[in-house]
Amino acid sequence: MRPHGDSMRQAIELMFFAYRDFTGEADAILTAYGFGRAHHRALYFVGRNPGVAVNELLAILKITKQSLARVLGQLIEEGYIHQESDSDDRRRRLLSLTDKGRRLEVLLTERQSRRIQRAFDAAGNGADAGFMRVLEAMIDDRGAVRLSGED
Amino acid sequence: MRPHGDSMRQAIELMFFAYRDFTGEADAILTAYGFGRAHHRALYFVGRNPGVAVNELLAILKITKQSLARVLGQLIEEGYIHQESDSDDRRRRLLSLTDKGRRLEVLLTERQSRRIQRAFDAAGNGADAGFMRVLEAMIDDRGAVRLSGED
DNA sequence: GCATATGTGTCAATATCGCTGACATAAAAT
DNA sequence: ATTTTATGTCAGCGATATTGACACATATGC
Repeated sequence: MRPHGDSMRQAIELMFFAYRDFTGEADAILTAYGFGRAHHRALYFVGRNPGVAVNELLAILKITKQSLARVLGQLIEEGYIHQESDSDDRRRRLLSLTDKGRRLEVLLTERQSRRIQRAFDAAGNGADAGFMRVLEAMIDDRGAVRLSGED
Repeated sequence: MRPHGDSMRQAIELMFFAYRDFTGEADAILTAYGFGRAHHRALYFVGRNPGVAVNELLAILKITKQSLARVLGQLIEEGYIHQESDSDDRRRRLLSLTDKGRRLEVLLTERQSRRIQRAFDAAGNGADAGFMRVLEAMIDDRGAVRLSGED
């Protein structure tokens, strides 16, 4: 009889299974393109923050530049991401999606959006707001990463 | 002006950041033990389903037996998981946690439980129920995997 | 101008975790 | 007796991450 710990374990398991299925559809598409989840993340955050510098992307993703360099290099070479020098600071490489990159990004994001929307609909009134608030509260140092869409 | 797609993108990002931080603490502990996230999952589900067979664990985790064999072998050899033959079907190896395994499992689960509990508290009334319902609805073929705690 | 700091790229080695394919063994089911 | 099932194991591969070291261009501070 540990209803408290039990509901925590339920939540832990839901996080595991939900995240796996949340990423599963996109993962399958990516495989067909010869990409992995890391490419998706780069694609997503470049799309979300056009003109983002490599440094900023590193801060968002919290991976090493060597790890990012691999996927970014592939995405640039295959024409999904475009880079240009910052005119103010020519060391900085500003990243943005090409049309090709945008199309793939939309394809992937659509699947995930639809899954979330379906879950919101199925979960009933107000569940979406609770979902967002709990996830928000679960994140470390909120406010550390500022995305273009927020403020 | 795409409030709809924007809130979906917000949700996508929350899933990414929240899951990363949700697993982060446990990952750090595991590193100190020379283990990874895969060991955690095995440890967790064996703890949750004492006497589970390898086959059943594979069905829950949805990985190949070769992948599971690696982590399971380490956990058994280092005394975190105990195995014994099923007396009814002696091909089956029933898995359970040793005391040592239980201690590590509790250590890891405690961190995650606390993080979730904190998030529930911070998110306010009813948010926890909405959170659970949305995650539940996000999972593929609910009911496919029966855990001991459910019914 | 010179020294230092910053942004980026790259080479090399390593670890984790997933995969496929192939094969072996034991025991249960028919 | 044959087939199916549960498990284990060997070998190799690919994606993603890591640390450490170094190179280069450019910006900034003195």
